[in-house]
Amino acid sequence: MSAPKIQAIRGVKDILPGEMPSWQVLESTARTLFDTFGYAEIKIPIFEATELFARGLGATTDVVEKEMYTFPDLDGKSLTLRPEGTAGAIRAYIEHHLWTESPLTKLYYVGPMFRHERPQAGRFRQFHQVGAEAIGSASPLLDVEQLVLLDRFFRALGVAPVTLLLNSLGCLLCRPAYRDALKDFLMTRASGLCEACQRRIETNPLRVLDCKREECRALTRDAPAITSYLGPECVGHFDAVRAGLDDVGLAYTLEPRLVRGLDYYTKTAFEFTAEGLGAQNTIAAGGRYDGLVEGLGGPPTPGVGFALGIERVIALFTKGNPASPSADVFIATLGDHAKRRVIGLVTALRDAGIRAETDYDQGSLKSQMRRADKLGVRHTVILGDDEIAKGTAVVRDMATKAQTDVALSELVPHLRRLSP
RNA sequence: GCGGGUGUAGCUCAAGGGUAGAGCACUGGACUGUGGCUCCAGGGGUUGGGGGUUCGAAACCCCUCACUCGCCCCA
Repeated sequence: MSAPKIQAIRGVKDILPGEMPSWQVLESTARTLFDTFGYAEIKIPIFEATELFARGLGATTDVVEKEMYTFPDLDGKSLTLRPEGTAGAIRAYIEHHLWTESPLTKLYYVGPMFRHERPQAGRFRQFHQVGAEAIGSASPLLDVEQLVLLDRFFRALGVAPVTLLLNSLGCLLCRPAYRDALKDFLMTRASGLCEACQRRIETNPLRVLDCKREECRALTRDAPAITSYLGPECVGHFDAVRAGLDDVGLAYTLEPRLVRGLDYYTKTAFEFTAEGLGAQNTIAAGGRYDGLVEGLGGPPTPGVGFALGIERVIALFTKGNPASPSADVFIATLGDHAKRRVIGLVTALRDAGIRAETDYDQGSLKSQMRRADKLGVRHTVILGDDEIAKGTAVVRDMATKAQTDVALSELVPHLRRLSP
């Protein structure tokens, strides 16, 4: 009988009105705080040329290899729904020569990202991030500033406790030496590693350290640490970041195994994790990407950024914001004459800035009163044909049940006085 | 891509081969034009879909779809 049901595609959620208070609190907190820290909002496209992500994130990353929503445009050009925000932000930075306006550009963005992963708790195919990028300075103070910004953001929302994991991935100069050393080490243990890790020895040895399997973790426990292969510049940067964190009193945990999944990271890499989210416990992550701007065709420009997962953060803070009353005044009508007057009346009230509601289908007075009660209005206007004949309406105070007759011509100013 | 779990009313869940139920929500009545509390009544289901076993299936078997949790990976 009924037409086939169409439902939202897998891993994609509707965010219903009942959930919006949490989202609005999060987003307005972010906007206020990011603005305070000197970051300006940018809106960037939800889809881009596929090549941007392939070049920006690294062609062999999991995200690029198997998680992107990629499709041909009508002219055959390959497009991709953005799996993250940094690449697009950098593309915009380059395209609009933002470095000419100021040596340092600090941006933030809010919006949906898309990855074709198997959904589970805290992981969706369309999810939302707030991201920030500071482009144009290699100063470790910016790394520190972003960590402080995240810390303050989580505090403002009452999300606690969170743990900050910190590592340095070195730069393009010191990483090859470490890579070789790690590779040599892994070769000696290869037979004990899981299949995926054996493959990673060649493709991306750093990622072996990040493997969650106990066997792999045990075998790599005494693997060489990246931090002992850092060149003087990277060591200096890492030390400065840590000193800065100490100066502002922000606690962190060194995690030599922390490896990000995207190839553009250099030097500082970090993650904020929280308890109680199931397997997906990372709520924000980021790091420095000193080679990315140049890699995407811009001038050599250092940068640092992060993204935080809105859905995951929202899952952590009490969404007990009671729904506010959705109207100030309800107009109940009885009879055809009254019904004909109601659209004019609600319009006059709304023009006066009063949130007015009515029963469009004119049920029984009882059902209209019930709805007025449910809406939480302070006053209900009862407009029946009897009142119309007298040129008045009844105004009922829902709390005291007191009712007064008010001339129709006086109704709007009367209610305006009652509900400021 | 690979595993486990779950699909019954709008929602949360019962019924474990023998007439599909409750609570909440919704609608109406008690109170001919007056909300919350109480009581009464009512509407609403091809038990996710398809096939099989059986006199008889929501239940047992197979397939499929969806959701969900986990692996991989990530925010």
